[in-house]
Amino acid sequence: MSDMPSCQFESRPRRIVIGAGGAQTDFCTTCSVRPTSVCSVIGPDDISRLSDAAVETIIPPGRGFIEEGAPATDFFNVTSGTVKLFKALPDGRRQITGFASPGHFLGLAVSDNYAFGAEAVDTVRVCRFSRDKMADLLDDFPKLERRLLEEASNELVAAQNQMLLLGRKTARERVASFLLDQMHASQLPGQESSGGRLHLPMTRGDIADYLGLTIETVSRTLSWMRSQGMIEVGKGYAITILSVPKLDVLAAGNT
Amino acid sequence: MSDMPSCQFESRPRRIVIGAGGAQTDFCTTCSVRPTSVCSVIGPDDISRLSDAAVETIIPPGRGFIEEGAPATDFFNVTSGTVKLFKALPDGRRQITGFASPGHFLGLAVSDNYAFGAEAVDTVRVCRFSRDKMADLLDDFPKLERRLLEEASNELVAAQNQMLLLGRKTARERVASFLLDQMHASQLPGQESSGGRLHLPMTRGDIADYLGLTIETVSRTLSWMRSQGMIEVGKGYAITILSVPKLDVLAAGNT
DNA sequence: CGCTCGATTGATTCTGTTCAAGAGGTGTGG
DNA sequence: CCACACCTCTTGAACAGAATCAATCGAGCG
Repeated sequence: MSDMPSCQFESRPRRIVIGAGGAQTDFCTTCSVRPTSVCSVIGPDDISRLSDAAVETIIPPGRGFIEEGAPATDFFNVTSGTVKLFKALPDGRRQITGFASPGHFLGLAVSDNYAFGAEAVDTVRVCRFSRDKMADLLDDFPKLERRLLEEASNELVAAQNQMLLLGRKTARERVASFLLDQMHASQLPGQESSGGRLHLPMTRGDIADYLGLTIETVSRTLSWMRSQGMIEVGKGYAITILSVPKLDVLAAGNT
Repeated sequence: MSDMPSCQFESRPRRIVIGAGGAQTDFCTTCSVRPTSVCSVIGPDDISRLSDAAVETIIPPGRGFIEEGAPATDFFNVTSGTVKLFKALPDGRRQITGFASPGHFLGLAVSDNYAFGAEAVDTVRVCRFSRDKMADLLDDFPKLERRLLEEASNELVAAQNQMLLLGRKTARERVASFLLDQMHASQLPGQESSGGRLHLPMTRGDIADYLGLTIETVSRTLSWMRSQGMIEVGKGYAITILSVPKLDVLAAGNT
């Protein structure tokens, strides 16, 4: 790992060639998240434009790479791992506003400064775009704008759901909603149907900060759900959902 | 008013002439919120396109005009009054996700169905655009897309702030944040500096549903703030902020 | 005048937090 | 290989903040 100061991360230009015999100059061509990300609107002919603008960056677990309030110099596209986005109060209280998984685009903001912080949950790989390069891409590819609007709208819907959760749901309802959301998210791309088995990359503390609860309440609630036969809590970060219907009833507010 | 069934509202085509001598065909030309709304990106030459697409609608206080889950047939631009946007749980618990004031655009969503409900707080006037007409405008005016993205980004920032409020702030901090937000909102356009005097159009119940509290807690907190010399609670919906610094300290989390 | 509705205030309850202790797992170094 | 520190998670007991239940008050209105 590099020995750069403070809040740093490894990065390498996007065009780097892997392997000896590879004549591969465009990472984007083989990018696994391209089909589901905003990048998909840029066609095969123009893909080099994308590769030129992007810098692949690897971020180790726990490392922050967007600081709330700092100048917004870059945009990011998550290609692997999970990122937590958060806002904090001066005294340290923290609210995680969302988890970004592969394919998610980070940095939507009009302001010159980031409105939120971002930190890697596990090992994360992102494509980094400078503000300038991003502006060029937006000028040259109108479809990109529409796609970003779509992305923003989706996040807005998610944010509204989260506001309902934080403002009006009980602890049990929150945890149930969270587990179901995670299950649905894990079933999105070409992922195998996991039979209710989840691998949550984040800690109890992260879940608590996401749900507006404390670590203890999350732990207690999970234990209660286990006692009700709704879930199975495995070692590490594994949770198995045994009864989706029971969780559904809970999440909808029928305590 | 038309005699349409169920959840309806008065509406009239945008081009209607007011007054006898008026040769005015483009409402949009004289629209007071055009400069600050998404419509501003459509230049004077094309303004008739806008007027043709828009239908002005007047909505009486308390009437809903967007039903959560209903087919998303229209987009709206608020021209006067205040709209509350909300989501609800099956048992009636409700979370107001935002208040839309003049200039705000409603309907950003990718889905075919509205993700939230909307209801007039006071008498509201909106410009209604059908989905089709809106799509045409988006195709013909690329700038509109960028402007909507900007709008969506702003709402996203507001949503993240609200998540922090709902997830991590105490009742006092929530109410303080709310009052300061309302004050800033009232100082935005060409509005006269009100000397801290606010006219909140919404009821205590609306404020409670917005802040994730109960009516009683909102009332008690306002009374407490009054006892601390922070605010003055007038009749009806008037509140005067006596000490912005005190509220700032509260809102930031230094209880 | 009596009705309803919204707001305020009080008394009590309860959900989730805080404080505290212990269990289980992991990595380090002797 | 084991002792130790460290971390996360779990569980228990006491506490606190907001919700709930309830009564009163005032304004608007038929």
